[in-house]
Amino acid sequence: MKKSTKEKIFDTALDLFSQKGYSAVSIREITRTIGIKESSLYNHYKNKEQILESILIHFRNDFSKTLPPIETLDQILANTTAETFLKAGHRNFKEYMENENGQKMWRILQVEQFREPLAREIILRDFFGTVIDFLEIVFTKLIKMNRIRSISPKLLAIEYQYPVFSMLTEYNILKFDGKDTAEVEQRLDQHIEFFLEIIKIN
Amino acid sequence: MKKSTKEKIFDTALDLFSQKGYSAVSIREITRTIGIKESSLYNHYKNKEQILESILIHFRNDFSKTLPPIETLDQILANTTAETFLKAGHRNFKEYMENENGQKMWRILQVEQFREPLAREIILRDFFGTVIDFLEIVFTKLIKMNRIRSISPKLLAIEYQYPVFSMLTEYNILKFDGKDTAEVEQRLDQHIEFFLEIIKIN
DNA sequence: GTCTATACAGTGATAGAC
DNA sequence: GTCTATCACTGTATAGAC
Repeated sequence: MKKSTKEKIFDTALDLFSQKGYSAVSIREITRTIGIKESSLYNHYKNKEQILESILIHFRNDFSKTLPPIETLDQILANTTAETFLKAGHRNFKEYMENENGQKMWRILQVEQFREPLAREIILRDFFGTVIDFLEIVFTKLIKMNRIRSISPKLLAIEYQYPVFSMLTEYNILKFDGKDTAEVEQRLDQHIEFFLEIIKIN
Repeated sequence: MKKSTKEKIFDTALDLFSQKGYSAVSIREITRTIGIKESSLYNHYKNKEQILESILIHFRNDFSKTLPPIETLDQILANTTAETFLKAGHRNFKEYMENENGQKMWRILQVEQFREPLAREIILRDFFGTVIDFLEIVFTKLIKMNRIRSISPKLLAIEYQYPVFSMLTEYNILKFDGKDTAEVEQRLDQHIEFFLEIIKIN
C-alpha cells in the first residue's frame, strides 16, 4: 500500500498536469506537494519532460488493454447478439469514463496535443485509430454472419464511435466543473439505441 | 494594411498560444517576435491574461456569425431541400475548418479548456450548445413540413453534428503536423451522405 | 507610445555532504 | 535516496525619461 517516491511523483504530476497543463506546473510545486526537495526528484526522473513522457507511455499501454483481443472475437460474437456486444462495450467505456485517472489522462492528452507529438500520436493512433479499426473488424464479421444490415463496416464504425468521442469531450468538461452529466450520459444511451435500430435487419 | 502594435500583439499571441499553449509563451517571446520591449506591451494590454481573454472573446463573437439567424430559417427552408441545406452548412463548415485563424482559435480552446473557465464555456455553450440547438430547430421544422422522417429532432441534431466535432479534432491534429487530411474529409462527406439517407422519407 | 532600467520571485537543474 | 546550497536564467510587471 505504501507508495514509492517515484510513484508519488508520477501521481502528483498526473494530477497537476491534468489541471494546469505541463508548462504551468513547476518541479517545485510537484516536490512541495509530496514533501521532498527539488533535487530529490532528479534521482527518479531525468527531467521534467521525462515525467510527462512516462505518463503518456503508461496511458498508452493502459488503453490498449480495454479492447478484447482480435483472436477472441469470433468466439465472443458467436455467443452474443450485436446488441449485447455493443452494450457491453458501452458499459466498459462508461467505466473508463468514470475512472478518475482515465479522466486525468484524457485531460493531459487534450491539453498537450499541440505541444507534444507523442500526445497527438496517442490521440490519432491509439484513441481514434485503434477503436475504429477494431469496430470495423467487428462489423465486418457481423455482416458476414448476416447479423446486421450490410452497410460499409468502416462507415458503421465511424457512425458508432465518433459521436462517442465528442460526448467524452463534453462529459469531461462537465465533470471538471463538477456539473451534472446526466444529459450527456442520456445522449450516449440514445445514440446507441439509435445506432442499433439502424443496423437491425428487418 | 499597416497593423497597429495592438493588432501585432494579438496576432502574435494568437499564433504562439495556439502552438505552445498560454503558459509556455512568455511576454518576452511575444514582444521579441514583434520587435518591441516588454514594457511597451503593457501600454496595450493590462497583463498577459488579458491578451488571452481578448482572443477568446473575439473568437466567440466570430463564431456566432457562422449560423444563419433563426428568423430567416423559414424562408431558407422553403426554398431549399434538406439535402441542399445540410450540404451548404457542410461547405460553410469546411471553409471555417480551412481558415488559418479558425484553426488557431480551436487549438487554443482545446489547450486552455481546463485552465480557463471561459474556454470551457465557449466549447460547451457556443460550440456544442448553439449548433445543436440550431439544428434541433431546423429538424423540427423539416419534420413539421414532412420533408424528413419523423425522428426526435434533438437526436438527429446529435447524430448529425457530434461526428463532425470529432472529425474536426482529427482534422486539426493532422493539419498541425502538415499531414494529409483527405481521408478525414472523405469521412465527413460519407457521414453526411449516410445521414441524408437515414432521414430520407421513402 | 516606446524606450531604459530595475525589481524580484520563480524556473529547471547540478554538485556535493550526509 | 535525501538533503543544503547554489547556479544562471527567465518570468511578469512597474517607474520614469524621452
